[in-house]
Amino acid sequence: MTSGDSVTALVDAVVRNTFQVTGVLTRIGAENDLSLTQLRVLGILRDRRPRVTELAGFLGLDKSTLSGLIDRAERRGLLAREKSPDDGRVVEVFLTPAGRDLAQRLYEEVHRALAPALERLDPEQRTQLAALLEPLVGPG
Amino acid sequence: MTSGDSVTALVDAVVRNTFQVTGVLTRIGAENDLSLTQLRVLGILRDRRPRVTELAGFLGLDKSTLSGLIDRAERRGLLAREKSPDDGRVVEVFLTPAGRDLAQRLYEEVHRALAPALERLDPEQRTQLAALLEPLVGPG
DNA sequence: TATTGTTATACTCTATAACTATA
DNA sequence: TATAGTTATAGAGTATAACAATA
Repeated sequence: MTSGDSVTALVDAVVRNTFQVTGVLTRIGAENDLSLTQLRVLGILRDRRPRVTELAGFLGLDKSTLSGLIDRAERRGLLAREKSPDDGRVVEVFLTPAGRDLAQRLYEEVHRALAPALERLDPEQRTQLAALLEPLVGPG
Repeated sequence: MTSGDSVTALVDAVVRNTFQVTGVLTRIGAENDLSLTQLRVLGILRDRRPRVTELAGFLGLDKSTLSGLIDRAERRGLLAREKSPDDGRVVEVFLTPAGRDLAQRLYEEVHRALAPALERLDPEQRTQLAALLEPLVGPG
């Protein structure tokens, strides 16, 4: 029960932290006319060139949702589609140079927004926190 | 620079954790026909009876957005409106018994979903993590 | 006049079902 | 037949601007 309570308090803290960070990401997206999902798409494409279905998988969304999402971002010149040479059914998605620039700027903005709070921790605490978050990010 | 890198790694971990947890919350909401925002509304109303503008403030949304959000939840019998006796312009929002039951069930489901990962930490680590998250949740 | 909330409008996000093209 | 992606459709989420009621 004692152990149960410590987990409960921690769940609460994790959820509050999640909404807090989501708020920051949403604000930064909005300032650049991007939804949270579009922000995330740019982040994912920074180091990947997935097919549509893969991208949907990363986001946990239906592939039909991606068609519209990609359409709108493509219309803005942020990303592009290309048919796979190996399989005529497959469409690959990737950042344009403009999209890459924006993704980089957004990344820096997110860093600037979150760093002050994290810098209040001393280096040892930062290492600890990163280590403690790892298992949560890892496998289920 | 060394210190800068440790912050960078931590920002990345925090953002990844945020999307991970958001995924869990979104799934639990969807299984109960609730958007992430509706889920959050139920959570907020568990221990508050805010006016519409206050609720919008908690969520970081425009008050006009809340009109529709409240309409739909009210139509489902999850919450209700009441005019303030003190100020005829003000509308207070609160959970119905059915809404409170659902909110409680959702809270337990979120706990069940997140607890296993957190239970992999020993009690001392849990206390540490909660303490380390606190400054992030706290004031800017 | 200022504030609270709603409505009208427009656009984005999202899923389901039906479709086309390719394998 | 099965898979990849798009389109059609419908509903929810969101903000801006205009509005009504109250202070």
